[in-house]
Amino acid sequence: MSLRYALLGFLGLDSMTGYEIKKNLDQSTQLFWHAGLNQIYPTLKKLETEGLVTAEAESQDGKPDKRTYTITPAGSEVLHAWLAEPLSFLPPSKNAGLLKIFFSGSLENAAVLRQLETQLELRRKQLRRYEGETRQVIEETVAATGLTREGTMWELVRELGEAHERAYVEWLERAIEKVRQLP
Amino acid sequence: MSLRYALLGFLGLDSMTGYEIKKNLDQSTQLFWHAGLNQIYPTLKKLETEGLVTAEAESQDGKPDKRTYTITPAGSEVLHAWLAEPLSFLPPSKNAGLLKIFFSGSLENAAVLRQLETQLELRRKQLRRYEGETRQVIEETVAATGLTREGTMWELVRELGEAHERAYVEWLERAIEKVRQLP
DNA sequence: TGTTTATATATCACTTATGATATATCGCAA
DNA sequence: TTGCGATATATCATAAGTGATATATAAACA
Repeated sequence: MSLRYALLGFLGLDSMTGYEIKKNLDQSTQLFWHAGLNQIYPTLKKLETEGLVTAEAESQDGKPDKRTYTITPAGSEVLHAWLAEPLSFLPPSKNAGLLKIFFSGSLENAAVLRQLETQLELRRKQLRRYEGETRQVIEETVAATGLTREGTMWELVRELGEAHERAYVEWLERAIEKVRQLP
Repeated sequence: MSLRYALLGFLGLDSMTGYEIKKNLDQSTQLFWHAGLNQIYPTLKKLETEGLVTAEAESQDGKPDKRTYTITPAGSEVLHAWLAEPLSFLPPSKNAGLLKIFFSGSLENAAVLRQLETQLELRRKQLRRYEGETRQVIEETVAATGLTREGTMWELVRELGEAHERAYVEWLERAIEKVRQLP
């Protein structure tokens, strides 16, 4: 149940609505955490009943009330305790793309190559995104908010994303070569 | 809902029980797919009612019946259709370790370093596992079963795992250096 | 002798996550 | 002028996943 910490993490940077958290989530952490609005709104309410965040409703004409959430001192404490707690084990992850490749032994070469080439294209696109858009968003956010220390961490994580995508791309290129030479 | 395909994938290699699938899962795909027995057993039953696998119960003294599952032609077809279908988008993944680092801007250096060093240790252990144990298991399985084409795919996926862990290790080492120099 | 681990399946409660749909307005483009 | 995307929140049903517990035996271990 780390979504609560992701939400607290964003609210630790600035007060905002669930809708804005979702936008930030999509723009920055989508590589390592994601959630839909239907999960974010109820979780925020839960955090509110636990006293970790407070909400200020601002009624708008026509539109539903805008609920701006703010982290409380108790929320900050919970967040920091979680952040400081060292990871005790590597949480297992899921990757349907690798699952497909792993079991592709019984497919004919052409089908495997189609699969590998599609994944290569997707990975190249993602690599370019990390090198460009993601990098820019971080730079601009740091410039706009002055959060340089936070920016260092964001940039670190971005660099890993880039390194991983690069590893994917190089690996897929080699894999395609290898499969081409298969009988 | 890819667990069904993971199960079909294993049954495509050989008939086996849910318990044996779990062992194989833990030994090979745990990096990119995992599941508990409480998820595997009901899913196998579901696949059975759909006619994608058949079960042969073998009563044992004392122990519960051993249900050995076998993939059907219909099951093979479903599996191959899924394997051949190119990934249409990169499925989002979750990584609590990166989430912690991403939001660590408000922590003091010492706490961040503890976090990074713990994760570095875990990643080094995993890297050694890919280089040693995982590699061996693949070699031995290929030698025992003669599944050389499948073995090529398993080895490919293992190589990516190794490359990714190596990227993690190098990145964490650099990250520790960078955080040490932070004011 | 008692405890843990392995074999083998199963159920139950609960949490987490996804997809669909609803409401309501504004601006923009086809 | 019709429809789509953005803003903003919410509910509902279902699916997927986790943790705990139960049964039953044998072997390994301390």
